[in-house]
Amino acid sequence: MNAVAATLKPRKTPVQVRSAATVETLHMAAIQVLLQEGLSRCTTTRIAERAGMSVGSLYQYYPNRDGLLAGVLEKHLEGIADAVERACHEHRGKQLSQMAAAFVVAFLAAKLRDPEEAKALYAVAEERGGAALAARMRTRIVAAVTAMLASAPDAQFDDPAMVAKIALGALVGPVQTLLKEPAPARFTARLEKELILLVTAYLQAHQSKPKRRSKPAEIARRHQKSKAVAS
Amino acid sequence: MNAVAATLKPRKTPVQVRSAATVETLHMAAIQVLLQEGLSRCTTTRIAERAGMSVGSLYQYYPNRDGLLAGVLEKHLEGIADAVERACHEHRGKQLSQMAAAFVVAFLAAKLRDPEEAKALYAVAEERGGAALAARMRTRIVAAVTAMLASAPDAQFDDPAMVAKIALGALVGPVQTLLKEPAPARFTARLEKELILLVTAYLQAHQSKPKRRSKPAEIARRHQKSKAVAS
Amino acid sequence: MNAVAATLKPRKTPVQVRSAATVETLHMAAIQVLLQEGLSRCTTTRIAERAGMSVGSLYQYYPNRDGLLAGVLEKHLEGIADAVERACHEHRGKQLSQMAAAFVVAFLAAKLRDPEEAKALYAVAEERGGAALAARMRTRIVAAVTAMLASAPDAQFDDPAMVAKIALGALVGPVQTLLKEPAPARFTARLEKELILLVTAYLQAHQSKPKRRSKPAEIARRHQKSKAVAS
Amino acid sequence: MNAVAATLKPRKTPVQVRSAATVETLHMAAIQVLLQEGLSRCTTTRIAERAGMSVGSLYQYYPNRDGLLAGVLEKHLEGIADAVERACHEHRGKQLSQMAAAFVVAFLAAKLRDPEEAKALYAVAEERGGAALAARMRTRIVAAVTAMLASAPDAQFDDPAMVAKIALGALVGPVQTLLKEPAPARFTARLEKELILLVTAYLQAHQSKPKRRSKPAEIARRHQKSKAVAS
DNA sequence: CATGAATGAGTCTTCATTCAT
DNA sequence: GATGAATGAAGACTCATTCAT
Repeated sequence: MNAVAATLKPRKTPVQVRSAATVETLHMAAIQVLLQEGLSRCTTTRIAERAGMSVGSLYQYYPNRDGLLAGVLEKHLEGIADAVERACHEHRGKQLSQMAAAFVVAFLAAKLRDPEEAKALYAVAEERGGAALAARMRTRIVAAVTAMLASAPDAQFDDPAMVAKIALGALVGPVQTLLKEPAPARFTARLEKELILLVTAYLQAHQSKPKRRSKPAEIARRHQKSKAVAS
Repeated sequence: MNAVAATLKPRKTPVQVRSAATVETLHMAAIQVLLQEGLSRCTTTRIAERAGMSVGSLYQYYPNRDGLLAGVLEKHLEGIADAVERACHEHRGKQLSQMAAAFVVAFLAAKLRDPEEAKALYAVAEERGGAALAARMRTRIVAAVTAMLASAPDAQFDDPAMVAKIALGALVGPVQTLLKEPAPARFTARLEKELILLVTAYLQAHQSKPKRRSKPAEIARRHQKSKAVAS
Repeated sequence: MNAVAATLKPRKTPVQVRSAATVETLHMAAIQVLLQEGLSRCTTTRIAERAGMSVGSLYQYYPNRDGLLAGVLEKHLEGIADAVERACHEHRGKQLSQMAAAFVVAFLAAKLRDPEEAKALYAVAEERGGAALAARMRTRIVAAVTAMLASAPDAQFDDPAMVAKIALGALVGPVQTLLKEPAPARFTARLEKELILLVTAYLQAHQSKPKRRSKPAEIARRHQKSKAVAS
Repeated sequence: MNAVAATLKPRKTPVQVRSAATVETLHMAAIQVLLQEGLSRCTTTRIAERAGMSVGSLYQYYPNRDGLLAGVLEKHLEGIADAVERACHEHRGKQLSQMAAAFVVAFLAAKLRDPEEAKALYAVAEERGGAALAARMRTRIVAAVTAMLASAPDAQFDDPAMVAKIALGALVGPVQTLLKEPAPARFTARLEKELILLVTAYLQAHQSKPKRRSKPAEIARRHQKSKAVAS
């Protein structure tokens, strides 16, 4: 926990119980305002109003606007990281395909538990403090997945951390799209199937490295003639 | 191009040459300010100052701040969509593995052509107008990939659009991570290889649908017992 | 004691003892906050916190913030006025030089008894209510000094009140400087000597009015040619 | 010029001429608000309103409220320091009595040139930045007076800087009293005479140290028995 | 009686946008 | 056409004061 985080942390914890409820109210209010007005119009006044309290009260629980938003984001991200960590822990030593499915299912379930919340927070995650929080969450998940992969009895990864990173990254985009587009109802179930297929295929492609990987790699090499990937 | 977008378009096009150069200058200035100050501190005054002109001049080219930012984002996204469309068009009828590699390579090259620009625009893409622009670009790319996939001689997709969507989504997350994290130098090359592997494996998993897909699907079904994926 | 002052007075006087102790605690707390935070950040909450009580309790003893600050200032000023009055009373009829020394010594001792307190209160004395309080204290001291001077056996003053006013004023500036600057340790002793010399010389210059005063007055007159001292 | 001062410095200087006039307008407005409302109610909005412009304009000339107030104070203090320095420079080598008169007359004339301004700024001088500014001004004046005293042909000072400090301090209090109390009209002229007498007597007491000073010093010593001058 | 959470008016400051020069 | 000073609405945050517990 660095200095920045300390500055954004909740202020007091009056009577604990009431406090928890108030903080929860503020979180919900912030998400609603975020959704309806967008980040730039998500002001402390509007959040307080939506939460049914005065600005002053808001500042009794958070030191500033960023602190509140960071709090909402952090809670959201922690929920996801917790869920994924749990799933990864429970599937250590299992088969690769089971790992893949468990990972995808856990991530999706956690991310889509409250889709409005998830959708609202994308903008927050792009702000200064948000990026750091997101990076931290990513690190936790990658570590958990890495450990799980390393325990696979039916596979051997050269660089499990890299694989874990890619696997996580591969889920982020599709979920983001799902949340942002009108979402055709039960499309979610199909998405999950596809993502399991995606991750499973990727992991299995790494399973028997020598042969299978050679082909795509060769293909890739052939196509790398004319591109200039800047940094 | 809808009504909203029309409002955000550049105002005039007098001496084409000077205008284009000026607009380009403004774009570059906006990206630099975005990077150094963040979206909320990316003000018209600062952009104009950085571009070496007065605010008044800025307003000669864009009707308002959002219009300018939308313009920058749109140009960036169009560049990517153009590149991917071109690659997809060029690989119609090719082998699945070639398609996968071509798609990944084109997307990465376009997105990483100016990493600073790409990094700067994530926040803009989360703003009201940005999301719509991003959705439009996604649609274009998905359409191009879908058409390419449908032309594959060695594969038959039940729902090529869905596959295209997932494939595109799978690239977005890893690239975003690469851009936001310190980026360990030549890590980019490895990323590309992995992403080609990821997409190739995914497409090939769809290639021989009946048999291969059944397995992951079954696994997934088994794991879907107790979750409630809300929408 | 005028109407304004009445409004700012402590509210109750229930259990005299506890009250006095609490008020004293509040005064000390106020001075510390004043010193550490400055007048504008010297809030009731901070004072109460520093005093180890709740804001509510503070308001049991003072009707408002200004009342508390006025109370602190008044006590400080009264202590000084009391000390000077006592010294003046004790030196009625003494020699001019003794009077001068007694006055200076008493003033300095009272003002420097708690330097932090004195330093903290300069800002308070500049606020609306503070100026009136300071004026009242000045009046008391001037009256005391005037009476003392009028009782001098070895001098006759045309306007002892004016002389007293000047004498008091002459001490104020140097003491203020001493309190505000880093204060080079035992510099205080030298300051006292100089101030005694200053006041003594001034009083003695008035002692033999006819002759001695004529000279400086003449000089002054010569220099008053071209200046326009506005009021 | 330290970091603090830099932060409080005026911002831009548009077209110089108009700028100077605007800054002057702001200064006058600030003084009026200070006088009518007091420092704590001297808000940027009120100043701007009084100056007949918008808050935004105010911030085009000063980076913040403190900067504006510091600017007003600094100008005032510099005017005084300039005047005193000039007078001191012109009276190098003159007689002690002439020096005393010149110093007092210059200081008074400068300080009372705009009594409202002077009165308004006492509170400002007590704020964080103000104290430093006042200290700087004091330093300049003390240096000028010290140099003048050192050039006196008819006197020899052990510690001219100390004498200068006391002499300056001795003027400050009486002037402050004059400015704050209703000021009985032409009372000013009498005050000037008295102050010249005060400073002249003090300097002359130092003139022939051995004999004259011994007496007051002895007296002082006798009175120093029971006091505890804390620091 | 003490407490300290709640209130919301009031501050400072920024910024998009306009328009006189 | 270019400029950049002026505007004032809007936002973040603080604080004196009250009053339910």
